[in-house]
Amino acid sequence: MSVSPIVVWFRSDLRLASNRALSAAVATGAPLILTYILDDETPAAWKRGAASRWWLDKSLAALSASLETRGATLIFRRGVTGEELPRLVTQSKASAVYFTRCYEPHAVALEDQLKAVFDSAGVVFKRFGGNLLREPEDVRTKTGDVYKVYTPFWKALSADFTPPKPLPPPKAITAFKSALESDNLAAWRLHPSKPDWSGGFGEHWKPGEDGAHEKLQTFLEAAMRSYADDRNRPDRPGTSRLSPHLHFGEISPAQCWIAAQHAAASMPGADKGCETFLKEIVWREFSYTLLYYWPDLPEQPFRRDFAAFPWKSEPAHLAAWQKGMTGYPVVDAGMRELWHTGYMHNRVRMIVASFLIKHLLIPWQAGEAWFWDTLVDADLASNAASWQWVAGSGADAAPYFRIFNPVTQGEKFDPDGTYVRRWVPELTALPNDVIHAPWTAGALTLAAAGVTLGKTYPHPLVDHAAARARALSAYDAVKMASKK
DNA sequence: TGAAATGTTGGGGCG
DNA sequence: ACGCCCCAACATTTC
Repeated sequence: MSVSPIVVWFRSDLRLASNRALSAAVATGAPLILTYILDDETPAAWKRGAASRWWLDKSLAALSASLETRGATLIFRRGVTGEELPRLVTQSKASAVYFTRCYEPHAVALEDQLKAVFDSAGVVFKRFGGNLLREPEDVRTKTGDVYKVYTPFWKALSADFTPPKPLPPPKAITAFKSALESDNLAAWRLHPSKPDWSGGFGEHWKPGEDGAHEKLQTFLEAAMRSYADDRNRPDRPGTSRLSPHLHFGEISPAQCWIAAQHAAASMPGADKGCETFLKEIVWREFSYTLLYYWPDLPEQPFRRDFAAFPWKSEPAHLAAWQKGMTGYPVVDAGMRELWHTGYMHNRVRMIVASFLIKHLLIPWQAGEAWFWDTLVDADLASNAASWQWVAGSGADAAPYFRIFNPVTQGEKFDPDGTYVRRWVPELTALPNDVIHAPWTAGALTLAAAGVTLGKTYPHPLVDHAAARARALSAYDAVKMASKK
């Protein structure tokens, strides 16, 4: 007798190890149909951005290749998931669909819709966790409320948390024999063209499960011990750079958690760095919780009184920010790093975000949209929660009046100008004491460095002190609105 | 996971 | 020796 097949539906869990849905499906002994569905229609908003599609292309290729070595094929389908997945089940006469749950509003709605369809058709629709350390439903206050402040969230989550046992990647997979049509991944044209600005991405990243574990190992060996301080230093390789791998589920947060604790146990002096790293993973977790319970987080200020904020619409300023031409070196370095690598150091993300919001008074949603399109780690939850954090409108956000001085921040976290010189080469020859504020340099210094302000490098787009004062008075509108 | 303004203290120059 | 001022260094508060 033939056992009916099971569909394993890959989404944001593009890994073989510690993938509960996959391992559970393998354990049944049934033949498996492994699929990824590219759906550009169902998420009406927040369709995957260009940098993210670049990554997806490479990550799917890696997943497909490692499935091939285990005797299985990844079936590529494109269309409306709510139609395409049932179609695949019908074509293969599958009895079940196994998948890892997601938390974005459109993903939640899709799961609900498919569950209704499959329930009525008698098809098992089996959901697994694993993209988060703990499910949002499981981390609550004593009174059952959702945490809206990070520190108690961290305490509650980490207090009695035992990460699930890691699962090895399945050694072999029993593939469904009958032919099923599959698209050609290359024909999806996820790689940007006209123009292909992703040229430099490849030298910085290795998408896929192997690349994820390499990044993790490098971090544990070389950076975790000094992570607490060095993570703020864009001039040093002090961060893990795991964010895109985590976003696509090439590695799970639990795998990172276990590996970090294991490494710290045999590494004197690494406890602090380890805990700081775990806390960053939990910030991701906190963001997912906020998005899950406040699905309009990407569009609306969490604190509704921020609706009264007098934002400006200045397309020329937004364009200067996007191009890295604001005249503030650390801001421009960050924006150019983003464009060239699909990534930006986290400290610099805070600086450029603060600059867009507070110095230019441009709505945080405009920055969020730009990051969404240009970051390889673009993640709806982290992106929305972090922009709102900087704007001051979020849950447990930075106070609005915390306005970064881009010069001070540069001098503090890039003291030798190494980061600025890397991404803003026209300033390379400036001495360290003016590299973060070229307009303060004397005429001779500028001439000797080959810098002509307004020509080879912009004048500051706005004056810091004036912009700061303007931002503080704009904030008064929010305070006024929240009083009445 | 700030910055700037304001307040306080204490050493040194100087009449 | 003393008072006075200046100001750096640090602490506090305010935005």
